[in-house]
Amino acid sequence: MSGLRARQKADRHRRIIEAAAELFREAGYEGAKIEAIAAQAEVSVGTIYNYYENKGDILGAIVSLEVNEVLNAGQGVVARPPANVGDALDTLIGIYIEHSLHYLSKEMWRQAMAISTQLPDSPFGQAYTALDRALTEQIRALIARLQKIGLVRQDIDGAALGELIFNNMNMMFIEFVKRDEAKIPELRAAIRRQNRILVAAIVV
Amino acid sequence: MSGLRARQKADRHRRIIEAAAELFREAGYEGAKIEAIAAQAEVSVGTIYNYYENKGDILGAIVSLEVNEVLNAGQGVVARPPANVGDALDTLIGIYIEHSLHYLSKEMWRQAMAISTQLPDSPFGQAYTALDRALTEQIRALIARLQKIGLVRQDIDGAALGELIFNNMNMMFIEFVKRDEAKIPELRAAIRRQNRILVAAIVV
DNA sequence: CATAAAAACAGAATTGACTCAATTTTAGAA
DNA sequence: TTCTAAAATTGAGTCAATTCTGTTTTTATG
Repeated sequence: MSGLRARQKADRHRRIIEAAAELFREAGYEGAKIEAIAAQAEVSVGTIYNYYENKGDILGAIVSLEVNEVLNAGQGVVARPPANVGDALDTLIGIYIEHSLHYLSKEMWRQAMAISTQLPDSPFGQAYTALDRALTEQIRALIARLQKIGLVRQDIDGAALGELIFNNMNMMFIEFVKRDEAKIPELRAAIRRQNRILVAAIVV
Repeated sequence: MSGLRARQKADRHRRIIEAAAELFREAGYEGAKIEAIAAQAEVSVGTIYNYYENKGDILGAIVSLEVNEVLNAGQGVVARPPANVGDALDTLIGIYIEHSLHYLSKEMWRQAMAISTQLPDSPFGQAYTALDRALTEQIRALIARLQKIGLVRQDIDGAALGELIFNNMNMMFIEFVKRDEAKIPELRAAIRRQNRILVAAIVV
């Protein structure tokens, strides 16, 4: 019977994540010391490293929660997209962007992105890449849906288009989190302006 | 007479950069300890920090050399672009990509990119953003040139298009350096495929 | 229920980036 | 040449992430 041990394990995982999330929010990523997280979670430093490979992985677990929520919210748009290509893209991208700062501060995003490129083979690095792929996939699914409805030309290379849109959005988001004074509406407007070129190329 | 002091300063800068470049190449960024760089450059640890704010800035100086060289090489293409929109873009992007691993290993790129998002306000963070902007600007200049020649439609939003192309390329490059087994020809082919959609939308 | 192997834990020790107070070097005025 | 203030250098010390090693807890078996 794998009762107690598994339960304690899950419990410790949860306590560590909750403690870290709180301290990251309060003190920032760098400001949240591992010792403090350990104390708050009522485990030892060694135990944290038994659960996570490094500090970045703890942040990674939090980021994954966030992105999965966003992916979930995006499903609705893919299922029933606005009847206009530009609006459909804008709505989906809007969901991504508007959710993005719900749990994670810009500083946390910066750290998460940095770690994912710095250590692409760490657990979090791989998870982050998978999340990016899932987002790209969702955009591609939206395009396929629009093609089926007949709003987008059939001869468009959906895969390449999805990547193009995601890559541009993602890069814009990276620049957005790098500047504390950057605002969401401006980010969305800039992306809309860029996508306008694409939309013109793909509408029936 | 600002002789001796200025000369020694320049000399120490050079020695630090050379030592760091060598050790980064040999041992990787993390593997190159500041003490080792200091020893190799025949200065003390403190002196290094008198010249650079942090370890990342040393890498940053090396990256800047590289990117400026690339920008220079790109000038030629902008001045005399191939007489075909797709080829023109491919040639410019080809220059960027083919040069990219000349001085810098993928691991060094990963570190540089990570630092630039992690510390966007550090000297290197700002320099990196400026370099990105310069590359975007060069792509935009190419488009303007192609518009002038009459290969690209006049009513295209050149600024937005330049950003779109750069952002996509840059994101693809980030994914490229994250995977050690990724190869340059495949990277170029993937970007060409993505750009094909755009090219179709903008040629006269 | 006793017990040995396996898993998880604790926290002291290590490591390496970065700081800082003391010392040395330089520029240029007298 | 001598002297002094400013600039630069030095390296031992600090701090925090990560590692390591013994100890404790859990599981499963007889």
